[in-house]
Amino acid sequence: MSSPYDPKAIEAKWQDRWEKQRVAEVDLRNAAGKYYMLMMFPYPSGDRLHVGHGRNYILGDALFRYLRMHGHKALNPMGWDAFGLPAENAAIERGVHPRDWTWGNIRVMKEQFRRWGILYDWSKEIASCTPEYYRWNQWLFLRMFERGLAYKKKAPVNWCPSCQTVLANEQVVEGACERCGTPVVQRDLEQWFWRITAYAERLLSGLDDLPGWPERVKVMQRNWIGRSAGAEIDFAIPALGQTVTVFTTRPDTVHGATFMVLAPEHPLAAGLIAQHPRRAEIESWIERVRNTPRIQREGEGSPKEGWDTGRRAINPATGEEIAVWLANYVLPDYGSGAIMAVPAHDARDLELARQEGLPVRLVYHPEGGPEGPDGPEAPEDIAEADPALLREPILHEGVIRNAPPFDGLRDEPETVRRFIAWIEENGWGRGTVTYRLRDWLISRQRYWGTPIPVLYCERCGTVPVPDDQLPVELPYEVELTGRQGNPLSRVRSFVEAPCPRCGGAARRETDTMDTFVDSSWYYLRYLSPRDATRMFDSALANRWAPVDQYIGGIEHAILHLLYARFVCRVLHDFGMVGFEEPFTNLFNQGMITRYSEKSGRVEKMSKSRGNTVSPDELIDQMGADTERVYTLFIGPPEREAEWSDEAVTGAYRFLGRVWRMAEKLSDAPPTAPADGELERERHAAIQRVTQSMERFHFHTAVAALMELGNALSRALEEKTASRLRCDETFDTLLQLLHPMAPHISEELWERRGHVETLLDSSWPEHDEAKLRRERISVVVQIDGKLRDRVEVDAGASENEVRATALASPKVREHLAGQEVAKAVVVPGRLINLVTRRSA
RNA sequence: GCGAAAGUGGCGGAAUUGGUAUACGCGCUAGACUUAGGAUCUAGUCCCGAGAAAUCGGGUUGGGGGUUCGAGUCCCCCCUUUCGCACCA
Repeated sequence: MSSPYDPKAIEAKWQDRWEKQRVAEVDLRNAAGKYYMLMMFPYPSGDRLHVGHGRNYILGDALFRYLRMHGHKALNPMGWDAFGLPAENAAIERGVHPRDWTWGNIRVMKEQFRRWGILYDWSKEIASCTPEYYRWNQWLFLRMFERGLAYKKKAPVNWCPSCQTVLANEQVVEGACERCGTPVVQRDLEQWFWRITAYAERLLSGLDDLPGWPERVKVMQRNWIGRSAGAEIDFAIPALGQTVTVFTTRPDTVHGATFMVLAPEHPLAAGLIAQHPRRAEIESWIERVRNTPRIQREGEGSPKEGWDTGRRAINPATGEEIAVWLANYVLPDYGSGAIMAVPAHDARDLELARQEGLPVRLVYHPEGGPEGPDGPEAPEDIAEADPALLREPILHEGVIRNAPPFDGLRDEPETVRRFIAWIEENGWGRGTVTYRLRDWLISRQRYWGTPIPVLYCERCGTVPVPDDQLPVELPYEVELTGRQGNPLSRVRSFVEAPCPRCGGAARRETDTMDTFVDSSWYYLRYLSPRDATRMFDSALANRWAPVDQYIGGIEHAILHLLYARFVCRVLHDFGMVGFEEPFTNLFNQGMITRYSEKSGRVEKMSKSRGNTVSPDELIDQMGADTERVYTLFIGPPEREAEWSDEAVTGAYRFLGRVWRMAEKLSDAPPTAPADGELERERHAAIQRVTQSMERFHFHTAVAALMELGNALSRALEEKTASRLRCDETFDTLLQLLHPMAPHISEELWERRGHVETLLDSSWPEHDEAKLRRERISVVVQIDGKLRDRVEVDAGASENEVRATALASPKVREHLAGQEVAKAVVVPGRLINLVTRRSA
């Protein structure tokens, strides 16, 4: 009768059954009740299949099964974020077409999901590389183009020399390409942008309405948007008859602006140096600065380099002439690309001023602080003696002097407001807000992406592709060599097309879209994946979305998650959805790490680091259930967790014990005295597992299951519980175990003669009354120190507890005749006897 | 530098609200069974001291101080680690 635990056979059986019966499918139109949506949109890159990556899928599946057992109509769709550079690079390296390579990887990943026992609603499957999907990227582009939200401009952009394409600001991490790590250089190119900056304020304020998002993600987005309020002030350059507008957050320091600085890339720079005797030198310096990698130029320690243009501007507040400089520390794409330099109150300006001998003038003067006997020491003292000797800028202290009518004001927001009003009254400038956020650069000079639906006609100029000519299909025949330039531009049959307006010869745009466009709205397409008439079904979207629970890694904190929030607002403004935030609750699972022989360190699991664990081997040896249980047990899911090959056996042993327990149930006696104890443990386990699942604390849920298993084992061993009680307890164990270990739990459940599957059964509920004991153990403390435990009736009064405690011989001994001044009783838990000493 | 999170046995970690610190698992120790296997089962395992033993006493949540009858949990100072931001005017 006894059969050993053989995960292979039972897992294959159930995976087959789930697949054939398509158990995860949801009829969106007819489903009712509370809805959840758990989604993923993985990139089928072929080298992502290791246990580290399984974590969020396993987590999502456990949650999905848990919700199903609660009777929720949970939707768990899966699709493929299939465009992207790795496919193109693989094509260049191995000579496989990106499309074939991608579909091959999708097949492999689907098989992996099946072997993990993960349920997806494959009737909703989408892939972004199909014309049926990407035509709606194009459709969306055209709608944005019509409203000026998509536009083309020539601008300095980030260029990755290795990927041979431009990158969005969000894809540049510490000055390097997010994907390949190559330092990014600046290039002046004509590119397509999406006007995300028009939504900066709404994207920022919307974060306050996302209580279900981790704080750190919201902070990262706030930093990225980088709102700063201040003023624009116009500085005239009389000799040229021009005006340079600067942006400052500190208009209250305008009296201290002793020179001004423009970015070397500033449009007026060339005019300013046109007559300069060393013009050629300055021009080659500008060229050098322009080609400096961002990380070098923007690093805080980078040396300041600048040139005096020889031109003079007028400080409107003082009427004085000030020098106009060009310097590398002023960036062309923030504010207006020009600043008023206030060295007394800004570290960077002070550094340049000291280096170049430029004047320093205080606006805020430190109070008090007369010179010491040894001359000026503190920065404030130096400032009073001679501002030019200042070593540190003065921040947030002192009062304004020599700037009537503001003398005596302190550094506080009200002062800034008064200055802005004054500047506006005099017509020198205006209060304004700027953002660090730049428009989203969506063009890519690559083949494997969504063609941008635009043509260039000699006569008509830039012409959008009419809707009825969508999709603009990506040609299959293409030569991918890795040579310079976009492969698409060499496909003549694609490039040459008639102008939709005049019918004359035109050229197609050969740039393709950033893949983050695909993932910015995919969650809506899941709801009507085959609809050929529209982007998505708004009625269904408003019923199911926003997404109740989103699970993903932290790496998307400002990329995908910012773009998706932006596009959601655009769709909202188009009247296509009734909400502005796409994801109500966000959960970031931590990575799985493992010791790497190569580096001798514990690192993120990845093929390149050679520290992966193959799920296939693990499943062959111990089964998918073991991998699932261990992955959930390894630690809090929001934190990183280190994979331990040895610790996996703990999960395997646990499942083996459960398996063998099923066969021992028949040995239980018909009646037993301690039935109530096991019943109490059963209800306690239900409560603990449920509470843990609600908080995503799968690791403590598994621990609670192990405890219930241990309790039942003990009862069976010692024959302290009846057959009926043991059966019932075991059934509960299987129910609670199902989200984590679906195969073994279904198999044992079926063998026990249940007709309905666990997935269709309901989640057990605990009974508060069953958790109570008749006699409870109460801890006795004396002055906060644990001295004894006494048994009392569950309903004992404070006085009874006190009397019992005082009667204990141990307590008497410790009291040693001291008076009890006070007794604190925590019902059902403890009594603390306080002696006079500490009262 | 600024901001955030964290610091608990040999290890991963547990402890919604202040109320028995170290659950659960790994590892380790001893034993049982044994066609000797990386299987299974049983017992033990925070530290120090006493005891043949059951047990008893003391200490312990990075360090120091505070609030409280009572602090891993709350407050203040310090140390360490991780993450995010960082010439953004």
